[in-house]
Amino acid sequence: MSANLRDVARQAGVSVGTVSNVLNRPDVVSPKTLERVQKTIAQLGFVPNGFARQLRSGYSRTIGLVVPDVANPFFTEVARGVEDAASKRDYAVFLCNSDESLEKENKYLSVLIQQQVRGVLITPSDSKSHQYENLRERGISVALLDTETKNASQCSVSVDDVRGGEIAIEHLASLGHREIAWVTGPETIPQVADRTAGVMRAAKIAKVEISTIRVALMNSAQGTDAVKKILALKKMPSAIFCGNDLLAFGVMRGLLDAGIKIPEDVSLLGYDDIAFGNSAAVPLSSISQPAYQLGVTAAELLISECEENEVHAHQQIKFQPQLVMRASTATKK
Amino acid sequence: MSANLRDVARQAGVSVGTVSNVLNRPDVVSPKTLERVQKTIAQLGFVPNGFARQLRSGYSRTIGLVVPDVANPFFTEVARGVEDAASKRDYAVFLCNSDESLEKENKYLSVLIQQQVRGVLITPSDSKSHQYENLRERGISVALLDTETKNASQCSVSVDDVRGGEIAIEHLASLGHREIAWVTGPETIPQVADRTAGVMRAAKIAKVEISTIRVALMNSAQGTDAVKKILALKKMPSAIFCGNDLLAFGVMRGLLDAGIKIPEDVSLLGYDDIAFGNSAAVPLSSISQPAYQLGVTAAELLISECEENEVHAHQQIKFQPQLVMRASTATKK
DNA sequence: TTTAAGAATTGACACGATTCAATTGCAGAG
DNA sequence: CTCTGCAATTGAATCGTGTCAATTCTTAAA
Repeated sequence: MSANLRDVARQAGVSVGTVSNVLNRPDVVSPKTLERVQKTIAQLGFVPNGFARQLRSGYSRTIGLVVPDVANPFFTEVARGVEDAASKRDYAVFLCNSDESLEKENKYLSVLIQQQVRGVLITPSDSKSHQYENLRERGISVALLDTETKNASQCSVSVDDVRGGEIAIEHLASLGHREIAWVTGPETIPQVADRTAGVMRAAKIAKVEISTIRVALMNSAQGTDAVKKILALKKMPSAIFCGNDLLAFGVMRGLLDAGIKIPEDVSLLGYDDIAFGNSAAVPLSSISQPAYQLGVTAAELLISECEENEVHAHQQIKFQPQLVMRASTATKK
Repeated sequence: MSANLRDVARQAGVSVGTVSNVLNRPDVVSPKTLERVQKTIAQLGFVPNGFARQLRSGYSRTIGLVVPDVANPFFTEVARGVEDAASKRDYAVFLCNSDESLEKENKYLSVLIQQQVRGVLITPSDSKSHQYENLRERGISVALLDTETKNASQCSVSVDDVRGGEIAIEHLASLGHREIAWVTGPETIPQVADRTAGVMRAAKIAKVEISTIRVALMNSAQGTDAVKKILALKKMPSAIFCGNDLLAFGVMRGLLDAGIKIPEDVSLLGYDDIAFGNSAAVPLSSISQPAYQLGVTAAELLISECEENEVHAHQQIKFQPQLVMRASTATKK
């Protein structure tokens, strides 16, 4: 098998402590010894055993990233940001998909504990108080991703989803729409709950009537299904706002298939502003979130928390969403 | 700090050996003791330290996944497959984006070695002989992902890109197209080279003339740029085949902006069949690859290689691409 | 030549789980 | 009551590295 520290020490005629010093604190070793040991290391092709090293030091250079689903382009972008930022600081990233299941989330957290990650970046799958005490007790830093926390004892990086909901309704209202369908997922998802709050608040002010269409999963297929429910409403809305772009794509498809024109017959607004919005059948207006930036910021925050553990001041960073107007929203006829 | 094996043993009133047995060979422990120890484990929230375990056993339960870019929906799907399959066998996955740079690829491989991964799944960023001897020497299994190998000493899971290129041209030729533009990235990318080979072979048989338009990066923006080059050709092709769907989306946008109708004026065919093809301005015909399945298969193969190292028979699995016809390709007028 | 201070080196112990030879406990046979 | 055999449990040794108090070596000053 491969050589270990002891082998190198024996071969070079020094003690294991000296070899260890050669590796970790070369300045305390005499030049002559240093050279001899380094030569021996090269000769034996010695590579320090990472397990032993990490066991001893207690720290790894890894973080865990737990998102509902990387296949969602929004989270793909976030993941890219996390990965780039982590890599820049020589951290490796474990990727975990929770599929919005608490059970899976917990399973992954336990795996991450086993792997002794230094920190965890997580988009929680439900709105309960996200204490993650079991992680903290083990000295694993936790930062919330795309989720706000009221709790000042942890970092979070989020986008103002309430504001996002408001912007959307303000935009549609300013185009003259007074009946709007709000197509979205379960309120247990924090982002959904916030966007709904924003929608309702802005609707009240703008005197807009909201019909909520609830779907179980926020993907394209369920968007197409939702169209049936929209068409079954007693009064057809003149605008539709979707909880994310995937849903909006599905809705768009359903509407076009039903012969309904966008934006002439109905305006359609998405959320996330994923890259394909541009290329859609009708270029999709959307609420844009700085996904990549979110990932980068979160990773940097988490790693800085890991490395300066005692003197770390928790931060709650909140980005602002932005309206991106394309062709799918227009003035009400 | 967090509890260790000794703490559990003390609390449960048994020896460390017994606790270890509870975890690893529950069958040799008496039911009564088993239950008591498990209760204690739950109570203390004990999670075994992966480093210590790995130091002793010599193996980790982690693999590395190196892809050009997860933000490419094809690789996102692959990554999901890898992650699901790995998780099912209790492996954790390191995510690495090489951005098609050899330098980054090597940097990540070195990080993965440091992390002592058990195996690596990689989509190489150039077509050189992919030996990865430095990994093998360290006992790290390597399997190629979305790349074929002639080398029988490693596993690979790929899609028949030559055939994919053929299918594309055969399809377009059968629709009556005789002048086709082939818009693609650098030939140093193995997949590109293979698809080009298939394109050329099929073109020769079908007596089709191919104009190759080369772009540096296979993304949407460069697709739009490529349209200028297409329009500058001495003879306008009646069909355009793109190296991937992202490129095709860009080309579609460029064509539509130029007032060119799809598929009336020109047929457009993509590659990868990403989920958004459906929702595009003109639903995009494409060559479909079983991305998720590719990821699942590769992960299973790699893990089985890791675990039965001596008796492992290397396999080269090749999936077949498939034509998915939507609205963007039609008979030549 | 002696001495003191600083530099260099040593080696036992710790990290936490696994392993396995040795020990204990227990039931049934004689 | 003793003995045998099996099941259950024990705990010391081990994996390879980092740490640090203790020791040895070196050098320059007296």
